[in-house]
Amino acid sequence: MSIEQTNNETKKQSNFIREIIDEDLKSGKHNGVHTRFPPEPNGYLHIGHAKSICLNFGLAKDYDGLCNLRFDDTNPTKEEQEYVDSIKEDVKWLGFDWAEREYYASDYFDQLYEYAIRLIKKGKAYVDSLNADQIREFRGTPTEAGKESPFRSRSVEENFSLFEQMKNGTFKEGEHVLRAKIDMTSPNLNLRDPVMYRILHKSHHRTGNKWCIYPMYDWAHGQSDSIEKITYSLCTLEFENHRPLYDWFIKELEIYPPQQIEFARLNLNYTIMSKRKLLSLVEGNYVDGWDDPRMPTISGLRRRGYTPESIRNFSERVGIAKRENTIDVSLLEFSIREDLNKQAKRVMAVINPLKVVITNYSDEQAEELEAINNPEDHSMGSRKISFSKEVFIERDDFREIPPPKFHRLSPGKEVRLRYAYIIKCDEVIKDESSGEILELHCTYFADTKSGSGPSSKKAKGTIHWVSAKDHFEAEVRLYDRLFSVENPESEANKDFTELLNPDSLKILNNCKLETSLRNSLPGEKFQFERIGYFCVDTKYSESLSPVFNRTVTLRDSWTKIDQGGN
RNA sequence: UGUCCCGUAGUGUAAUUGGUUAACACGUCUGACUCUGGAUCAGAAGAGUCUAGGUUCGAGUCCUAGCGGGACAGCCA
Repeated sequence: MSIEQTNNETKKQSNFIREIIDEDLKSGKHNGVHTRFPPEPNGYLHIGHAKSICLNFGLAKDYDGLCNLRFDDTNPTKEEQEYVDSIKEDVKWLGFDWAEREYYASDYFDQLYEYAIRLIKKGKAYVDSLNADQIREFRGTPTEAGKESPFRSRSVEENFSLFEQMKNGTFKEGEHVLRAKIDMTSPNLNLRDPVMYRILHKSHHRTGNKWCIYPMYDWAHGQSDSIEKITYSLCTLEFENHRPLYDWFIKELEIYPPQQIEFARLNLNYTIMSKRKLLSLVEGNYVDGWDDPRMPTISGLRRRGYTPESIRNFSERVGIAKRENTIDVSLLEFSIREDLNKQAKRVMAVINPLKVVITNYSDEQAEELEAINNPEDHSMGSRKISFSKEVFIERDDFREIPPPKFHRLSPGKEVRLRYAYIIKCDEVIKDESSGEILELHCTYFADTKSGSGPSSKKAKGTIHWVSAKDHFEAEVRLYDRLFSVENPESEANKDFTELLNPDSLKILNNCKLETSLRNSLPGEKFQFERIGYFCVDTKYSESLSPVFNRTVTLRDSWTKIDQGGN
């Protein structure tokens, strides 16, 4: 079976991890699936983590198993409670639940210490007193074998006592490390006596000052998996070379053996995924925090207007495999349009207004017109919008000299105002000195009212509008890709901040919105007809004064014609 | 001149585990419908699976060699 369908979510594709699980279940190697999502709390989660979250929690769900949330907090110099909190919020928001299984590698520091002593007693670990530079020198290179440290042959007793003193704070940072005694000539550098513990006189966000020795990733990770009885420890490709070490520790300790399986991380074009670089965008104020709507972080996407379901569907669509990949942003955009198309209420908003005066419509007259809230879902009903002598239309919807195939307004031409009448452009009023178009004078055809049955006229195009008498003004923020090059991470010789797209944010003020939008709530999502999907910003909006973020444009075949045509 | 991993339409992922004309999604391009140049619907183009050998009645799947890409020399994860 390669394809399964689960209600609203996209189809589940078979992948090599599911095959392994299926075999293991069939052979009786396991009778259940237990995974974990193990972030280091040193930054905010991004869309790449979302792939891993969906994989780990998704597999657990599909196989009726469990998935733990575990913080890999073994390096107090980089980790903070703020990050722990944001990670929990993001995983929850994505729709996953770890129940009471919220664990921390730091919960296992005592156990890990005890395991280390076991290895020391077995003669499989030793305290090395070489400094960092010397250790690097002795390690050799990928093509040259390493050399054994002169401290490698210390007695079990000496190692034991030194390690205890390391733990007790007798030594300064860097004076000693605990190393596994494996093989300094191994072609796999990870097996050349890897460091297990280093001395760090730093306070830890959870264990405070209890410890001054901290386990390295390789020493903490597999053992934590084992303690939690994880069946499949899924990680990204760069840990492939660590697997022999992962297995070595487990074997020497004779403890429960989880299986590490590596898959390719997610890359998205026109953005970056490196936590370090993302951090520097935040710290350099290139963006407005981790949740800037242009950021590929989960919090950024959330603020941008993405829904959890759209990200889950996206994660499913990108698939799981072992080859390096770069996903096109258009797939992400497709996923959010697909979801919002079904859910978002349609409204009219003019973000770049041009006034239209309907000269044959009387000053006193005003009408309430019926507008459908969502043609995809009639249960969402309809609303009234008001029409008057003066309206605003989008500046782009008028061209004094219309290009071929332009179905909108131009001098002498007709167009339909959505839900209202067909109008004809009679006159273009310009500023005499600058030549700027100030307003349009049009006439309307009274018998062309929408919904009033067949009329004498048919317009090629329909444009949106907002009543000049009855609207309110708001700020609208348009977002575009953060970087102007497809693969910012590959341009290694350039400072990646030079590759930022200068037009990634455009703030428009005095946009004209239909009044129903005035009391919309932070996070609410809409389709501004013909423009795109927008949501109310959660940071800058105030009561009765919402700020709108453009999540994504609508698919637009006209700009393609327009750009390609000339 | 090391070890490990990976090479399937533009992008990504499949292919009943060696079995018919290599599928799906995004993207692209037509056309229909439409009061959103949206959505929807119908359709099309686009790879012969990195290369060369080999095994086999049969190879994207197995073997060998080559080529290309990636990971590894933190007391980061």
